[in-house]
Amino acid sequence: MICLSDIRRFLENSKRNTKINMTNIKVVARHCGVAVSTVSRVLNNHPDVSEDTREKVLRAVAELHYIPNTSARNLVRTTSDTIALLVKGVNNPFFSKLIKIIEREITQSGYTLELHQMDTSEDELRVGAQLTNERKLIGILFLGGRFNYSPEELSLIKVPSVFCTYTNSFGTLGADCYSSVAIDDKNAARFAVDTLVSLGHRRIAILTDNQDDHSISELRFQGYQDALKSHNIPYDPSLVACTGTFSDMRAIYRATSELMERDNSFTAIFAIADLMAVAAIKALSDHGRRVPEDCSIVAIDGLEISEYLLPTLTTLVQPVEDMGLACAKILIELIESRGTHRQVTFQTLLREGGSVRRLNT
Amino acid sequence: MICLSDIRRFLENSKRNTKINMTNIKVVARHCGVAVSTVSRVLNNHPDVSEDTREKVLRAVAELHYIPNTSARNLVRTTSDTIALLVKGVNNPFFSKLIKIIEREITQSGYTLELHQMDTSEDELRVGAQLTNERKLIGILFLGGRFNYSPEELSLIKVPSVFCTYTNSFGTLGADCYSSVAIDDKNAARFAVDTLVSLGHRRIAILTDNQDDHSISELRFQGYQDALKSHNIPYDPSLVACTGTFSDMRAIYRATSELMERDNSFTAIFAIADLMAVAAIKALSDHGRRVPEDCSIVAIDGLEISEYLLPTLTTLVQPVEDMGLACAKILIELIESRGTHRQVTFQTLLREGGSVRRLNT
DNA sequence: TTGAAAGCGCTAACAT
DNA sequence: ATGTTAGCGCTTTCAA
Repeated sequence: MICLSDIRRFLENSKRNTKINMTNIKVVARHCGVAVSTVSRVLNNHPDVSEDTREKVLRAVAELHYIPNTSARNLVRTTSDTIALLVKGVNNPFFSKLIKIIEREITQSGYTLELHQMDTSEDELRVGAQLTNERKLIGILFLGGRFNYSPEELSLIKVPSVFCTYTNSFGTLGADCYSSVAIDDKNAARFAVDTLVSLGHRRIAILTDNQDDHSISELRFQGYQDALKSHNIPYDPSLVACTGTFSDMRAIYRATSELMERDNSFTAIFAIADLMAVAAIKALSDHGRRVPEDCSIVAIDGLEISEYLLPTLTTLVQPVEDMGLACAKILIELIESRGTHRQVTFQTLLREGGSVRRLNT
Repeated sequence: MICLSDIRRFLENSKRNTKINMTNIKVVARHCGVAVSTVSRVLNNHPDVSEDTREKVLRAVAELHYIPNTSARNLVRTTSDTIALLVKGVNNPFFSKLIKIIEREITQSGYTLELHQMDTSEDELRVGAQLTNERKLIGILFLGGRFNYSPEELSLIKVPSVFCTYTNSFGTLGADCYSSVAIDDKNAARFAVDTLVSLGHRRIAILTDNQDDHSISELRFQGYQDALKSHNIPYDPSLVACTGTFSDMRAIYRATSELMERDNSFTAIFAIADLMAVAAIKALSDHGRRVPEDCSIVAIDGLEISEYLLPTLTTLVQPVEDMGLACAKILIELIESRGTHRQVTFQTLLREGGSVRRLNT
């Protein structure tokens, strides 16, 4: 018997169907005279479908240009094989190689990696939590996050995770409740400055983003200060050039120029990042100081391009390959319950370039 | 009356609830004694909610750390205010500034921009179609795609779209059915070579990715050949160095070295991308040829870093700012039905650096 | 091997 | 101002 509500529903449906002209699983099913569940089975490679039906369905899928709706899929699924790589900051040149390595490792281990870029203004933990809900993630790799999580904040994340390229130096997490893979920023900075001191330099300037960002800059700045102290070199604030950025070459150039105008007595610069060194070398050159003849410069990063500059950059190389492998390995072990939380610190390796020389005495 | 199916459902629900411990909108609603629709209204800033209820709900949301499930949201919504920026290739340094500009423009116009990275192996049109389904997109900006779409392929995309930084030079799309924003690659290459010729160079090598990729390399290679022809300079295949890559500095270095070993008679190089020029300069230097004294070099791109190299790179600058603005503007006009399809071509601007000099005769 | 139907979490009618 | 309820498109029991 046809009743009023049937009619209403029919009208509503037809209205909807004209409004949103979407090929969904129902359309595909109807098109080849099978049930939606059968179509679903085919699309998900379930074994218990006859060859005939499978072919029929696949043909319909192709003909109708059917594309499954991932939202609907994720909604009904309780799990997935998806690991998210949550990248904060589009413009970090150090990340691109790391991403490639991580992607390779995760894929080879049989998982699916999803790359998600996020704005610097967003909070990675919130985004991570949301994405976990939404995409039924089984793990998260955070790339480039804050150094100061609290346990409550981290408790938002309900799946295994690893902090890549950063530590919890300014946070309050217990060592047994998070994993991280990074270099020892303070030590690396100390080593960079040591290298300059061992070449006879004592007036060593630092080119940094910020002195107290509770992040990478602050750690490397501390290393700079520590190194000076250990060599009984007085710390001189006038040799500190703050750029306020890691990527804006113009601002870095300007900061270096201001440094020279303020106090041109330095014989060496420690730049906390490769790209900073590039802008600094140009600024020095424009002010008539050649590198390395009139000023030595050491940086941290080890970008590929740094080997192709003139002069090549002397820099502390982050072992990207190893770091990427470690990130993937630790996360997968956590996911498969074969490992525990750990914080891995990698050593940087001095790559000697042409940007330093022994100071004539 | 309680019947058997009620009991079964209850058991099922409780089983599920213990298995998946998710705070969803229902939990929030129960927690503060309102209906789910009220919670939804609060979360979506609907006006018809009393201040009291709103506060109560927001408090519950905070207490329970409730995070809405975007999949469910997108599934039920019929529209959104979301534009996707679909980026192909993580490692294109030219993109990062463009992305920033586009993001700013789209946001300022009141839309939401979602950045999606995709692998080079994926097909951008397919991903775009899927994303449109899934996230109810109202527009797509394709960044770095193929140059050879066919009308059938493009018909997958049901929302307004703009091709950013590429054209349809090798495809079959009618001019009135797609929009693009790019430079004229062939012309730019021609201009680069013209510049070298006007400085007296006639043995001009080209450093390119590929001669016939039906993409950017091929267009720029054609421009190189056209320029030679117009100056009656015979084309010499031994002066073509193919790198097979835009980003692997090592491979570019090697290609340049091989070029020198094969035929060292060139007095200038046209590099189709800034980063290629960087590796080439290093290779030249390592083989005892200085730039610009022993070899001039011109590139295309105008990356920020190119202004900070020694020597600074002479390069044809792509007007990123204008291009970003144009991409956003065209798409928004299409979305708001205030515009039609158009293909915008920008002129590159010669930024004179220190990498070229007049050839002594 | 296949179909019918429940329901994932949410929004948007519609009802009150 | 708030509650009730019907699906969004899909997967997954369960039944046939």
